[in-house]
Amino acid sequence: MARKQGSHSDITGPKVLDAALRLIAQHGYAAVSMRQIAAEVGVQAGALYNYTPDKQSLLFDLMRVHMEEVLSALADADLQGPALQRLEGFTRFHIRFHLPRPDAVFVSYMELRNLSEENFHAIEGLRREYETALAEILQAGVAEGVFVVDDTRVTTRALIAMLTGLSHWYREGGLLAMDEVEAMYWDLVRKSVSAIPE
Amino acid sequence: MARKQGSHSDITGPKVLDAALRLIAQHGYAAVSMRQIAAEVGVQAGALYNYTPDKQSLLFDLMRVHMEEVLSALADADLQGPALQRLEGFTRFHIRFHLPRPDAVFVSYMELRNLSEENFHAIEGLRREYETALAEILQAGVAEGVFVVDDTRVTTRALIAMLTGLSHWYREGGLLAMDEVEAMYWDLVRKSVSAIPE
DNA sequence: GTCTATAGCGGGATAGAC
DNA sequence: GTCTATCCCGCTATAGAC
Repeated sequence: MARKQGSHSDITGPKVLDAALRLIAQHGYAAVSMRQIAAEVGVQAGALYNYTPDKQSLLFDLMRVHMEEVLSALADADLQGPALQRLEGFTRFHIRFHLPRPDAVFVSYMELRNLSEENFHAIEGLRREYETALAEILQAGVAEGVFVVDDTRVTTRALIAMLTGLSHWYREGGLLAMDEVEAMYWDLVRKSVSAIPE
Repeated sequence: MARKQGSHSDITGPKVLDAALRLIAQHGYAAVSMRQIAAEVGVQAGALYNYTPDKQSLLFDLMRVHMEEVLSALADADLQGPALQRLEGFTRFHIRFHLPRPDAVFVSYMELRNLSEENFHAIEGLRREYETALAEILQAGVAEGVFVVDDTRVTTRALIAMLTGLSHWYREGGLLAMDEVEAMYWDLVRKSVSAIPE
């Protein structure tokens, strides 16, 4: 136990990102110091700079990896068929992907202000890609005549805000199972874009 | 012009809160220094401590005042009648109140982590009060048989997340008038809690 | 009520030994 | 690859002059 020096690059690298994610989610990027992150990992502050050129890159990597994983997983979900089915697929995908990652969701949502301008634009582009996937489903549904949506871009943002808001209060092990909230949110989404009598 | 000393307590006080709100909304509480706030107001950093005992109190006051104004304005709206009408009133009230105050909404939403434990509980209580107002409308609608809602507490949070999300992208003077988005969001809210054929 | 000056601390990042 | 030590900077908050 407790050897104080040596090579650990294969395990320390991921641990740095894990620690940074947890601490930043809890306290915020600007409030977390490199010394705190190092303590969480179990190294001295200077050692962190073997894994990141600076603190800003740490934040950017957390957000970039998260967004790339979302987009990659969404592509793997390979939503097909009529728009209603694709919308259900998107809704359930969003919840299943995001609920187990509350820290990453929180950081990606709350820390946009703390990205450098260049990094902000990169993340913004990835976010827009994700939004567009939903917007296209809504447009398809309108074209099919199964959705009644006034403005697909506005509705896209409204639905994503609703779905992402779930990640801000839901915690695994609470009163509600993931299946249950998934069903409830799908019900809300489905109805909100449906034709419905006044 | 440019007198460097003198008494200005009647105008400096509000200017401190205004400057703090604007800067914190833009950069985040932890990233904004008392020196920045002082510069925005046009005084030296030390002078701020005539108006606040410390930085934490500044944040707390911003959030407390915002929440008290929301609750007071909601009470003034005096929503009455059948649940559908009250829900429409709440939805339009929420949008009309929040859209002109994007900075206050942003700070009250994003900076909860930076409140001391005691201050957090105080703000949390005010937030819960606001949530409860919506939850009671939903319960009334279910009792009247006009709303179909699985879980009123979950639906409350979902709807507030959707409505508040609007404040995070809408800007006055943009392409959409407030009346238009208000109508769109009311449509989404109304449908999401309505009876609707599978 | 505001100023200047500063105490006291903690921050990000780097240098060089091991 | 990690350590210790440190540079240099900016932070909150306070003290005392005006």
